[in-house]
Amino acid sequence: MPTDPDPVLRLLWRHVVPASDAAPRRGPRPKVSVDEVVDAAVELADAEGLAALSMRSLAQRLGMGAMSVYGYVANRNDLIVLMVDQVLGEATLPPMKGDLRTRLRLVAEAQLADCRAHPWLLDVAGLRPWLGPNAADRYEWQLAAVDGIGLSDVEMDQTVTLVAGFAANVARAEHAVRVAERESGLTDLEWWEANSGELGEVMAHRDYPLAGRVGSAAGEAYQAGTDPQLEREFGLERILDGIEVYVASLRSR
Amino acid sequence: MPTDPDPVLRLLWRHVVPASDAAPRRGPRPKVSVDEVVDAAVELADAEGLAALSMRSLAQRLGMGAMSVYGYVANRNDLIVLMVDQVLGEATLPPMKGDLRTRLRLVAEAQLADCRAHPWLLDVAGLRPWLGPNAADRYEWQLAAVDGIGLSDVEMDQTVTLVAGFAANVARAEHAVRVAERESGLTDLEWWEANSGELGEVMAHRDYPLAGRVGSAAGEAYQAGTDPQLEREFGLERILDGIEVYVASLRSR
DNA sequence: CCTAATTTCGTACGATGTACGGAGTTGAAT
DNA sequence: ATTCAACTCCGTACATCGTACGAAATTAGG
Repeated sequence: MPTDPDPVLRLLWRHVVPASDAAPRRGPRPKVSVDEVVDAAVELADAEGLAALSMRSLAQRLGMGAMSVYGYVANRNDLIVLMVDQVLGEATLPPMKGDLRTRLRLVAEAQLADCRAHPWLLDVAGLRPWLGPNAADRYEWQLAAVDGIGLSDVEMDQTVTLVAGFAANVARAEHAVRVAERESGLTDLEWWEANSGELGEVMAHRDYPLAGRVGSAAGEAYQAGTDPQLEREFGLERILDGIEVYVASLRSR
Repeated sequence: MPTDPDPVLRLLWRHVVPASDAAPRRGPRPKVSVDEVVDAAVELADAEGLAALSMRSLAQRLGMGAMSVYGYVANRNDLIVLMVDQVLGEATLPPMKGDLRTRLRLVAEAQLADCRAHPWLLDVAGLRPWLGPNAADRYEWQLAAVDGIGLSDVEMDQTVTLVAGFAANVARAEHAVRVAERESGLTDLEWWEANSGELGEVMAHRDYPLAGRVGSAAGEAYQAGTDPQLEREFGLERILDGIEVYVASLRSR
C-alpha cells in the first residue's frame, strides 16, 4: 500500500497553489491566517531561540488558547518547516550577475544573511529537505551562479552546497558565542577572565606548542570582531580559488 | 567581583589533573565512575540521539535513581560537554605526515569519522568551545597539518576550521536523511514515492529549469550511496586546491 | 430553524530537567 | 566504641513541554 503524501507539502505551497477545494467555508472564521501564525513563530524564535518557541507561548502571542494553534499547523515540526520556507522567502535575492567569483559570493552572502537574521535556521539544518516554494526559488537562484561554466549537474549542486555550507559554518561559529553568552550570562571576555587561570593551570600538564600559540592568536583576532561583510574571509577565498582552478582546468581540457 | 572558574573545567581535565585535593574520602564509595556515566550517556546518544538522552534514562541504564546522576555531573549541559571530550579522545589519530594535501585529508577524515560515529556531535556544535584535554589534543594535531608552510597563526586556525567544517557538513547531510527516516518511519525512497506526484504538481506552477534538472541528477547521484571514504569528494578537492594555490602564492612572494 | 461543518480551547497525560530534603553509609576524631 | 561530619543515593515535587481528546462555540447551507 503506497503511503499518502504529507499534508505539509500542500501547506508549504499554499500561496502558489491556493486551496483547490471550492468547499464551503462553514464554521467560525479563523481569527488569524497561517502566515500570521508562522510569522509570529518566526518572531519568537528570532528573539528567544528555537528552544523558547513553545506552542503555548506562540498561542499566547497570537491571543488564543494553546490548542488552537493546531487548527493551523498539524504539529511543531510542521510549524518549523513552514517557518524555514517563510524566512527563505523574505530575503530579496540580488540579480545573479558578474563573474563566477562575485556570483558565488552572492550565494554565500545570502546564506550568511539568512543565518544571521534567523540563527535558529542552524538548528534545523538536519531536517528533511522540505521543498517549499521559497526553498526551490533559492536553489534555482543559487544554481544560476554556476550555470553554463562547464560543470556537470552533480558538480553544480556540490559547488553551491560547498559555498552555502561554508557560509552556514561562519554563521554557526558566530552564533555559538551568542548563545554561550546568553546561557551563561557571561561575556566571552568575562568567561576568559574567570577561567583563563584555571585553564592555563590544567593545560600546563601537557605540551601544546601549536595550539597554545595559534589558539591565542586566533582568539585575539576574533576579539577584534567579525567582519560584517564576508569579504576578506579567508576560507571563502580559498574555496573560490579552488573552484576557479577547477573550472579553468575544464576549459583547457 | 571576578567570577569563579567553571567547575566543569576541572572535571574535563580530571585524568590529567587528578583531583589535587588530598581530602579524605568519606561517605559511601560511588557505585560507578564519572567515566562510566559519560560512557553510558554516549552509548545512549549514539543509539537514540541526543534528544532521547534523558537524565532518567541514563540513570536507569546505570542502575540508579534519576537524581543520583547529579552526584557525578552538575547538570545535563555539563554531561554533554564531557561526552564531547570523551568521544574526541577515543579516536586514534594517525601520525600527521605526508604532503599538505594528504595531511589535510587526515584532518577531514578524522572529523568525518567522529561525526559519523557520534552524530549528536553535530547538534552540539553550537556550545561554548570547551577546551577539554582531548579537544586540545585534537586541535594540536590538526594544526600540525598546516605547520611550517608559511601560514600565519590566524590562517592556520582558519585553514583547519575550513577543512574540519566541511567534513562536518558532509556528516550533517548524511545524518539529516537518517533522522528524517527514523522520525518519519519512511525510507528516502518511500518518501519520494509517496510525495513525488504531489511535489511535481505544485512545482509545475512555477518554472525551475535548473533546480528541476540538477536536483534530480543530484538526487540520483545520492541514491547511488555515499562514498564511505572521503576520497573523490568534490568539495574537499576544491578546498584543498584553493589552499594549495594560496600556499604556493606565499612561496613565490 | 436546523444541521453539519469548523474553529476554539479546557483538561489531562506522560515526558522532561532539576531543586529540595531526607535517608543511608562511611572515615576520622574523640 | 561512639560521635560526627561528610558524602552518596534517591523519592518527591514543580514547572514546562508537545499534544490527544472531547466539548463548546460559531457559522453557512438546506
